[in-house]
Amino acid sequence: MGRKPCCEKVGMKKGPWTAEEDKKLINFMLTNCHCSWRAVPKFAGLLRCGKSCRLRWINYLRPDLKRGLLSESEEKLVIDLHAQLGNRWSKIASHLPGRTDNEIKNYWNTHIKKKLRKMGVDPLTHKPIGTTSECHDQVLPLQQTVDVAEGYWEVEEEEEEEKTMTSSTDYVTEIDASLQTSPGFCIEEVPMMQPHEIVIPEASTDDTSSSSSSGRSPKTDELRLSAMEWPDSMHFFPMDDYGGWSFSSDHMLEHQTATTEYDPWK
DNA sequence: AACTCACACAACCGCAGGTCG
DNA sequence: CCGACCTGCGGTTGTGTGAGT
Repeated sequence: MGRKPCCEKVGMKKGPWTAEEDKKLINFMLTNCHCSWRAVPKFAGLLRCGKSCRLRWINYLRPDLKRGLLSESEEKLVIDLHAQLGNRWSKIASHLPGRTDNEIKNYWNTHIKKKLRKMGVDPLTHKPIGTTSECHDQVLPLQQTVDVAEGYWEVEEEEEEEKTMTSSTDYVTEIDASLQTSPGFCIEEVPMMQPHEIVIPEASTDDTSSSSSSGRSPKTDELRLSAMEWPDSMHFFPMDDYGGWSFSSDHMLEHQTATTEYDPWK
């Protein structure tokens, strides 16, 4: 077919976004959020391809994003959904408001995979690792899978967490019926680990504590848009299936003068 | 102090699917 | 129906940082 590339590669900037570029993109999105992504860099004065702009906006600059590590409830929901949906990160992300597919994908690859392996669960199949085939065929309904995971996590759900889990458990209930024939994993064959052997990363629900012990770029941290930094009064509406958004730029402009943490507003 | 390694996350790439003329 | 165009998705790579030696 010889499809044209999404953009002219020549002269296009690649690599990490600068504060200046973020600023330009944000300013443009505030006032012109309905044109095609291909046109965005052109009109925003960016030497980036539309794809790159879209990714930057959706994964990082969008004002409704949650930042920081996933909470335990979110983490469990991701595991549940992954067991059902596989690597359909966008579908999984659609069940976690404020989280992006890229973020969940990264989190899965860096945190959850390890955790599941340590639990003796194959992150791909959600079945026990290195077990006999006999038990592989014994699968658990999703809710039981969740129970097993919770056992390992030793999670005593807080009341508040329960609230956030409501959608999760509702979803579990909702799809449970469809799981009668779906694979899960065999509880008996999960290698027995002691609870104290499970290492749980600090999963703070406090968005402001997004910096973890892991290495993070200070440059990006200073640019990080915490959801809390956006005024509650800001109206932010998804407009279509293609990531078009509408929100009040009046509020944004007020906010622009209010916040000092985010350089692009300066 | 300098170097290497591992990790976490941001960003890129290529393809698939949808839409429209 | 076909082809061009655009967006979305998932896999992969690149980059920066902290830990370890």
